[in-house]
Amino acid sequence: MPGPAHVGTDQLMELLSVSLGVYYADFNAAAARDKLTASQGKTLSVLRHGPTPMRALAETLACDASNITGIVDRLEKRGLVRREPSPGDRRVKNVVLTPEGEHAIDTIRANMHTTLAGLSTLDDKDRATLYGLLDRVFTARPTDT
Amino acid sequence: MPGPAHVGTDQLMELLSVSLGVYYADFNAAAARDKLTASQGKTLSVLRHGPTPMRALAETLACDASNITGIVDRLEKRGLVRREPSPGDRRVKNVVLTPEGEHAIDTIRANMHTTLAGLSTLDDKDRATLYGLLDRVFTARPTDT
DNA sequence: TATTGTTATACTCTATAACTATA
DNA sequence: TATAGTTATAGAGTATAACAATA
Repeated sequence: MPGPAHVGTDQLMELLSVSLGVYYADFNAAAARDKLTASQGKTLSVLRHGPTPMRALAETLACDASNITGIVDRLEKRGLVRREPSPGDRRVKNVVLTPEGEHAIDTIRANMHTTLAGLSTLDDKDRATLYGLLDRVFTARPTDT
Repeated sequence: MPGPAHVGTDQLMELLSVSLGVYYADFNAAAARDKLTASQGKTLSVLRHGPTPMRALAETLACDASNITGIVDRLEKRGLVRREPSPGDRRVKNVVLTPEGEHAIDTIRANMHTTLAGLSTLDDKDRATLYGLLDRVFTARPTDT
């Protein structure tokens, strides 16, 4: 039942832009509570999936590989991540989340009050619908670059 | 019909994180084609709604007011925006999009190929549903900070 | 030769604090 | 006093180019 009668691509793009702005501000504020920048928080978020080489981090974060060195340096200095040599390829360093790092990203997500409050207005069916739609729009087709 | 049987808040938060990451990377790449940063592109996007005081720009972009000076400086130097005195309050400056600025943000949106391709997989009904859900989650309740 | 991670550089973004001109 | 915009500053993010180690 939700949604207006007709929605053009322009309107949807505009709402996506606003939604991203709200989500990003929420994430940024939650990260800032723990003195983390958005890029640092996003990096921890990616590492939640498991150990990741520097180069793969750069691709997922959509930035140049040279930037990852500094970001991981600062996270490592605070004990939130660790660099480990890759067994298979001695050029590669895998970045691993420490227990403190896991706790940090969990805290950030728990502090995203605006987004969590927004999601709490959805019932089970709506959540499943939104999940399915976002999946189709953004993750169904991997970036073919 | 879309969507899995049951979706928890954690899963939805994770997919939102990934989805908005894809959207942001797409926006950033499209802006970079015109030698614009993400913040500059976002500023043009906000100005699409009409003339906006510097202070209001800072609130919408969720950053400190002092940053807006530099961002608007660079956009103004390129002829994409203009500062205009506010008739009612001589302290206020309204930032206005020039025709070149309008063209720039339109070009950025037209170049967001990944997002546009994803949206093109939705039919009219799905678009309306996604619109309604995003609206409820992110814009129904104004930020009560 | 190609790839991974790093360094050096220049520019942009960002928050904080202090300032000015208005209100 | 309070608010809008600016400036100065320091730290962080960013792309580009060049480099050492490894493949």
